[in-house]
Amino acid sequence: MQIGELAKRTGCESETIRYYEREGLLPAPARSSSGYRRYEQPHLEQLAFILHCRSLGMPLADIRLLAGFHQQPAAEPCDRVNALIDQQISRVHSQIEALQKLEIQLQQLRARCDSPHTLADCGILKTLDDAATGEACACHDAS
Amino acid sequence: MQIGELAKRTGCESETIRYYEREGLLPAPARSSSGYRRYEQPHLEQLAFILHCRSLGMPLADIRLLAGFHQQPAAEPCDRVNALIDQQISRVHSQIEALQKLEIQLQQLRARCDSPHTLADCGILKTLDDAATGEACACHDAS
DNA sequence: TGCAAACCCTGTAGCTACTATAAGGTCAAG
DNA sequence: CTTGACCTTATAGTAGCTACAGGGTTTGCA
Repeated sequence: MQIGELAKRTGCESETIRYYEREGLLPAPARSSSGYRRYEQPHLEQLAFILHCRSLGMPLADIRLLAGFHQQPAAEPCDRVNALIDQQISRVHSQIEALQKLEIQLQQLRARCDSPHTLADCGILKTLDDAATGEACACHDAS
Repeated sequence: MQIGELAKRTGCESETIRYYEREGLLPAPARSSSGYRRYEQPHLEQLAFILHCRSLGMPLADIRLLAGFHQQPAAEPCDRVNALIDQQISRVHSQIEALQKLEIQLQQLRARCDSPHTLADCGILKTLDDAATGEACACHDAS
């Protein structure tokens, strides 16, 4: 199949497929006489593997490693696979924690301006300005 | 003060300060005879304002807008300020939700390989492979 | 046969918010 | 007078694409 059909079947844009090839995540496929890429079933599976990992937020470098484990002797222990997943879990977990703190801070800032004001009276701008002059701010000090 | 001292006082690297100037977030300061940037108190406050907004995860484009409200007539209503904060809250909120789903999926994937295995037996790799061939996967179908 | 639409190709630049480097100028202390 | 710490600009790199520009190919239709 051509790149466009692979794209349609996987829901991944052609340009992204070419990008994965450049990045060494997808093997370069055979070419037609006019230079068009010709993909077979294994390419589709490899791409689906990549997209599935991406949907789990894995970085491309990790996916490259994961994909590499297929080429290794099957008797090798899989602890490095587990380590990659564990890393990803802890990355995601700490992002969640950081964002939750952020949300609280933003809510506190937002509460400074609950009714319509002018710019001069806006509690939000005032709070941001106060923070800029070194004073305590609702968003960061209330924690 | 020179850029290095501004950097030290704000905890922001000199290169980042120059970057903010290029991006139009900080006004270009006066220069010494040898071309060194000379900052005054207002620059410090403006930079602190920017950094405070950044610590709330606001994109630079929004901070540019927020900073612009200082130059506008103080009698203007502040609803656009509120809108920016609300946008940021909803961005952060949906990021949290997406990451929480992700974490669940990753935990489910991780549970596929709880004891030491070989690559051939690794439930994680197997699950990822199954997904690539179109089968149901523990991480995405269990939701 | 001619032409247009829908494909495909490569190469390059853009996005966010920095960070890092190279290659050089300036300034104060010893 | 030299050393080291500062400063300057310009450029390239980071992640993971996305969006061109400028061309070639293929297919279908009149």
